[in-house]
Amino acid sequence: MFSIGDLARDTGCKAETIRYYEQIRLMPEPARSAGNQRRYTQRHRDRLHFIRHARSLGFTIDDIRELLSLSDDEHRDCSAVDAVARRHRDAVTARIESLMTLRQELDRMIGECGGGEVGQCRIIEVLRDHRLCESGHPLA
Amino acid sequence: MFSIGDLARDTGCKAETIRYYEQIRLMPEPARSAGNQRRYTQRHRDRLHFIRHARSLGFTIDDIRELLSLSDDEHRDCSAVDAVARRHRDAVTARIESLMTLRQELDRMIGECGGGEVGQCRIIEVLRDHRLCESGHPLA
DNA sequence: CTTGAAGCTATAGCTGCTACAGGTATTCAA
DNA sequence: TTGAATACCTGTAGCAGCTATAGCTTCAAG
Repeated sequence: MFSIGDLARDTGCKAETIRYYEQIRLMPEPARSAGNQRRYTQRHRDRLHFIRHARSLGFTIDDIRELLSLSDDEHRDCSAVDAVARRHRDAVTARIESLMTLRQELDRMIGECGGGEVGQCRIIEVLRDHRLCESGHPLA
Repeated sequence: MFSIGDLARDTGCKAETIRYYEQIRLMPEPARSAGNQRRYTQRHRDRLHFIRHARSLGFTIDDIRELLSLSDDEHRDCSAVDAVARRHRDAVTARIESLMTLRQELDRMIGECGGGEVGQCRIIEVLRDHRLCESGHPLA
């Protein structure tokens, strides 16, 4: 049996986070000690590892719920799992692309700033007037 | 004089957002009509444009507060402005890099999934056991 | 048996909005 | 001028995914 602190040390997350996962029913309620403290099994530990690993890869809590429930049935076809992973990868790719556009524009602004007074600062000027942007990033 | 709806149309953000900016004192309180509706000046409009543009480049609200206050003084040296922009760009760069690591790992998992049963699914397997990750991404 | 760390519940806060609900103002056409 | 449609008002709660208190109880080591 493990305490909440054991699990926390083990997975690198905080005890509060584990309680939070229980509250949102991502982790099942564990047994309790005589004094009402949580007592976890190896199965809990494994599940928390799975969760934390998926979170570290950026999966949302809802994705993780789905992955956990899919992983319960060993004989199910894994295409649904695949779909969740691909969907997430595509979202990550899209995010990377939009951040790269953004960085380009930041680079341009910074590069154009000659270092004089704010009155002539290219950064402030561009922020004041979106037409000075070349990258065509959306305002909304 | 502009209504809140005029500003919203003009900047592509919602009226609720503009009220929110007022509430957190990012936008100053405008005058009111006889019937208590907000009435904005051109200065308000410009400020909101600045804010929305900076937000669209990913600056945080706190960064924007700083940029706005720096931009008030036309004769100040613009190195502080530069510093805010560089700090943000570095954060964006770091985020891009971590997302790229993450995508690599997702690609690897997806690539290894042969499409059979969940019991043999590489995606589930990797999520269950972080040691199967090659990219060395952090769990925490 | 004491003491200090760890655990408990409940609640509020973080970012940057968005979405109600339930009421009032304005505007435009008839 | 009236009436309908639209816009606006305040206040509050919600989203994700935690984190951080406060004020208490329990556990484990010495």
